[in-house]
Amino acid sequence: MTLNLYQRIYEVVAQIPKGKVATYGQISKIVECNPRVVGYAMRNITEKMNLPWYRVINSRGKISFPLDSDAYFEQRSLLETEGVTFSEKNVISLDKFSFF
DNA sequence: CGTTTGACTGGCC
DNA sequence: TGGCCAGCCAAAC
Repeated sequence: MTLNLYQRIYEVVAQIPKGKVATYGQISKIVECNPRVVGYAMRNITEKMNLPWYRVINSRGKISFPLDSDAYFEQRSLLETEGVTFSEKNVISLDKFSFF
């Protein structure tokens, strides 16, 4: 069967191991699409799909949600639980934690 | 159909 | 170091 763009993006997300992260840009290169579309696909993820959406961050090593939002807190908590650390400026070291 | 909208990026200032 | 900008393109309107 033919895999559509979103399905291919989700397959890549599913490959990110625990304790590692990937950027929207890295994923977009693998599936050959615009980075914005990766973000668009993320927004479409439901709880039932059981995907590690929180392991996806932006190219600056930061979470793409406002610092004071519930979504930010949730994503950050999930990552820290897996051992991903944040700097005092709320940045994740891509050298240490990037999967790709 | 034409327009608007992003969980983005790289580059410039 | 940090913020702004244009380009990007599938989806939603």
